[in-house]
Parts: sequence; structure tokens; C-alpha cells
Amino acid sequence: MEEVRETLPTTFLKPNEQLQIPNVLVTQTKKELTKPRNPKTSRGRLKIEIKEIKEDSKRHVTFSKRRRGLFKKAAELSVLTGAKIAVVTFSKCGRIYSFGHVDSLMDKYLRKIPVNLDVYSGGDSAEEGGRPWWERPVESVPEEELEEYIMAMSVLRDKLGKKINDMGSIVPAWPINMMGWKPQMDMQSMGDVTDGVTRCRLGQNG
Amino acid sequence: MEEVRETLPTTFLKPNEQLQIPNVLVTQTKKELTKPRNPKTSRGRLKIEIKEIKEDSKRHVTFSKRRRGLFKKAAELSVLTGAKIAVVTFSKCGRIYSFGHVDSLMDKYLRKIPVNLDVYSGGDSAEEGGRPWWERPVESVPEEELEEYIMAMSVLRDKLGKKINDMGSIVPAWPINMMGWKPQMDMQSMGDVTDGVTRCRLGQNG
DNA sequence: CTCGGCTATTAATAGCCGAG
DNA sequence: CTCGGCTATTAATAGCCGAG
Repeated sequence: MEEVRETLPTTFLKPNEQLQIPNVLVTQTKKELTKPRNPKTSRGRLKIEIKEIKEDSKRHVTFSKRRRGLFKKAAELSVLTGAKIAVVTFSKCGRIYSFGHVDSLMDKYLRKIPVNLDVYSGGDSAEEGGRPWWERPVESVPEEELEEYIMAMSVLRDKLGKKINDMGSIVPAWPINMMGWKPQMDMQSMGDVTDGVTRCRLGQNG
Repeated sequence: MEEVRETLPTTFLKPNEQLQIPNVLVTQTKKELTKPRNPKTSRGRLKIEIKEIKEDSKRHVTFSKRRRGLFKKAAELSVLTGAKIAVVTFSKCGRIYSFGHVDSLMDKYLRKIPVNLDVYSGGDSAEEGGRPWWERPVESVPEEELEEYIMAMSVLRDKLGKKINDMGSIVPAWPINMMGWKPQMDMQSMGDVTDGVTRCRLGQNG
């Protein structure tokens, strides 16, 4: 694997901090500073069970790493097959990361109502039904009932598309950079929707 | 311009065919049928360059395989970190595959205007700018201009969410199964938008 | 032609350190 | 505490084969 110096800055984008552009020079310096590792320091990649990681710190790291991996995969797939791909991830803390084409639109309007639609009952009753949630059918969702709303949204989306097409015809597509966004909503309203969310990062500090 | 052959291009999910649940027994049988492989038959995974695959057949296979891989990754990330993830892939032929939470909504309304928004100029001028499209900034897109539309969509989305929340509170989330969808639009209208799309699978047959 | 299944091999990443 | 960078190891997958 080559030394991909990701220009992915400031992993999580704190509200008060400024974006810091990483210098390539620093990388080299850091590498020299770290003392050569003992031959058997790392235990290598360990096999893990696919279930929710309880420890906040660990989960955070995993989210960050795997999200990057996921985006890379998406990028590769897009280039290899010429497909258009959109990926959106909502972290438990409510942070939104996105990647891809349609994504740009997604983000823009999810920014308004981030957690509103994704109402979980609370815990992870995911695998209790015998199958994880992503393998369950959608039969239980009455599609017809939603048609009217969807139609309306389609019309709006159509307008939106036309407008953008009009303005930004220079750009092949108007993607968004890999980047974290803090949802622009108050913690209060978030608390209304999902109870545990606001306490995501407070468990260890408070 | 070639003519459309009578064979339906539906490789993935013919409208008249039923989804077939794979039996475990069949697997065993097949394994027995295949003769034991020569010790050095497979060359193993070969390193490939990340650029568009020209051969249609090969690209198709890659799309199918890597899409599955991507969805699996997304699923794992979702379970491990408790994040909500949505992934949408548009194949070059216009087929839509989706995965995840928000996704369900995405699909529903992308189904109406699939290729409309993702107007490519045509070819792959992706990497000409020095960077691939997904690493470019979005500065060139005037966000403010779109606010009104987005606001309108947000309102609609809000309503939609409430309605769903009202109806389907039993379901923890209303995901969509991994599944291929043929976009429900005529080839004509597709031809209006992107010129090359309709000729996706016709190059080798005619 | 088109796709699922099979391996050898590459690519992703879990845990660990060190710095801030 | 929080995060980037480093390896040993697991997980994904390119090409191939056989069936429909």
C-alpha cells in the first residue's frame, strides 16, 4: 500500500476550532520522531464480532476509520464502473458525513432535519427479529400512502435540478468533499427526537 | 446507433420473475459437481488500476461484486458504531441499488427522476482537473440560491417523516432490502437527459 | 451471453503508541 | 482525553470455471 497522504483534516471538526490544513512535511517529521517499533508490538488485525461497540472511545475510532474505508470503496466503485454513488453516514452523536453525487443534495436538506426521520425506538433491537434490519423486507411500509408527498418532493427536486443544471453546467457534478458537518440544529430539538443522542459524548466527561 | 434487441436488458431482476430463495442444499450439490480444482488454477486477486473498466462484461461483474462489498461494509459500520447509513448506487445502465435507512426515502423519490439531477457532460473528464471529482471542493455551487427549494423540500420531508413515524412505529427503521430496481421511466426521457446511457448494453449485441 | 461460486492474493483495519 | 500513524492479521475480491 502506498503512502496515501490523506488531506483529511481535523477528523471531527470541532465547532470552535478552525480547519487546519495538514502539511506534508509534518508527516515525514513525525515518522522520524517515532522510535522504531519492537518486532512483536502489534498483534495485527484481530477478528471482531459485528455488534455494537460499547466503549465510546473505541467506537469513535472505528467509526472514523471504517467511514474512510467505506468512502474509499465507494470512490473506487464509482471510478471502476462509472456508476454514480452517494453515501451518507449519521454518527450516533449526530454528525453527518457524506460522499458522492446525489449526496450533495441529501446533505443539504438533511442538514435541516437530521435525526428527525430516522427515529429509532432506542436500543439495538436490530437482530432480535432473526435478521438484521438491512435484510428485512419493506413490506410493512405502505408505499402508496406516501406517494403524494413523494410526488411533491419530486417536483421540487426537478426544479432544483434544473436550476443547478442552469447555473453549474461547468462542473460535471457538484459533489461535496469528504467532510464532517455538525447538524445545524439545537441540542434541544435533538433531545426531543431521540433520548440518548445528546448524551453521546457526555458520559465520560460530566 | 444500434437497435434495441428484443432481449430484455434486465440482467438483475426481471419484472416477471420471482425472487428465488437460495437453498443450502443446492450449494452442497454444486460443490460436489464441480471437479476439484487444480492446485494452481487461480491466479489469486490481481492488483488493478482504479480507472474505468472498458469491457462491458467485466465492468458489470465488478459492479455487482463491489456493490455487494460496499453494502456489507456499510452494514458492518452501521452495526458496530450504531450509525445510520444510506448508500445509493446508479449503475451506468441506469439501474439503481440502494442500502440503508434514509436510503429508502432516497430511492422512492429518485425512482421518479433517476438520472435527471446527475447530469454528466458525457465522458469521463473526472480526473482531468488534477483531482477526481469527489475530492474537489464545492465552492462553485452557490448554496444560497437553492435555499428556498431546499426549505420547501425540508418541510415536505418533515411531513413525510411524521406520517411514517405515525404509521410504522413498530418497525425500528424502514429500510429497503438490497435489491435492484429498474427505473420507472421510458428510455425516451432518459435519452433526453444523457445521450450515452441508453446505449449502455447495446454495443456488443447489434 | 450472464451469473454464482471458487481460490490466491491484495487491501482494509484492530489494537497500540505517542503527541497535544 | 483525542487523534494520526504504524503493523500483523483478517477480509475483500480479480480472474476463472461451469451452468443456463
